[in-house]
Amino acid sequence: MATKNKTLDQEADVFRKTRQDHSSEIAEDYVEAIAQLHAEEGSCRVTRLAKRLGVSHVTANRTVTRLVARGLVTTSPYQPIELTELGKTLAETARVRHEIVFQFLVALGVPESTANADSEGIEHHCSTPTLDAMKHFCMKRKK
Amino acid sequence: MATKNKTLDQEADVFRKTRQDHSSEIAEDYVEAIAQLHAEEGSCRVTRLAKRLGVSHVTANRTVTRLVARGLVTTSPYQPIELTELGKTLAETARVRHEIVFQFLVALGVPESTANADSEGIEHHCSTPTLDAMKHFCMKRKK
DNA sequence: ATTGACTTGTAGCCATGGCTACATATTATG
DNA sequence: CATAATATGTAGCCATGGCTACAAGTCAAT
Repeated sequence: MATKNKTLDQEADVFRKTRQDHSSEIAEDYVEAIAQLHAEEGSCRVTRLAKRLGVSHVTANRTVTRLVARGLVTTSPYQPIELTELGKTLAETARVRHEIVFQFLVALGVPESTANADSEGIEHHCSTPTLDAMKHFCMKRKK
Repeated sequence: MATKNKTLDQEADVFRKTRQDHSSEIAEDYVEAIAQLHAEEGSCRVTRLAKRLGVSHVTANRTVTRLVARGLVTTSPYQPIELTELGKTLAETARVRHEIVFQFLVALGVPESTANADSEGIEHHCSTPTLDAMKHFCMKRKK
């Protein structure tokens, strides 16, 4: 039995953490997608971003507004979306993490399409030790 | 570059799937916790459940009401929460999956406490092929 | 049987992340 | 340059998952 009865349910912390992670998932997905579109197409318009993320342009627009409030992107009316330095850093972190998880799943033997889908969900819940273990595993494989 | 520009952003499906996963996460966490409390303490009261999950009893109560609507649990006023057969099945599935992910992370070399925290977030995003790959990896290690 | 402690339930608030419908701005084209 | 097509923005709706504050039920102990 994994869960001992500890009168103080420290178990709860795990769930709190997972809920917190979730708040930042969307921000990460957005900045990562914005960075990708910049790389792929030179700029990032709201409608394009919405299409990439599979949401309506309204949802994308509102979420981007929140990202502005968090200091991750800048916008001006009818203009493309730009990442701040902070946003770029976060996007890069997210990209690297995504890539680690993806490559790890592939190395584990998961088919690429599945690895692609699963890594999107998994990446946001991997702590540094877990990412390190994944990297380490991939290293060994490549040798 | 992982993401080719496919005019039709099939990439979007990945995000849609992740969002869908998230809707069922909470249901799974709840039934899993309810089953655990039954196993550990013989019954499951709302307040106890709330404590375990780290939410207010109000949130727990409302969520449980939604689980009733989904046919996963039954309740009557001021009585303990009972799982339906469907709920028990889901709880067992979730438990097994959680255990696979946890054991896998440990086998990978992740410290137990970290593995415990990460597996809670990761478990909901693992497809069957990924879980199979994890099981396979653990098997090899044990031999 | 009454009081007091604990549990459960209800009212109503907030933020987030979806959406449609409609309005306005920009851009491209005949 | 006028109009049509596209992009962006705004209004306002919904469900979910948090919360506090308060009301009502349950149960045990004096």
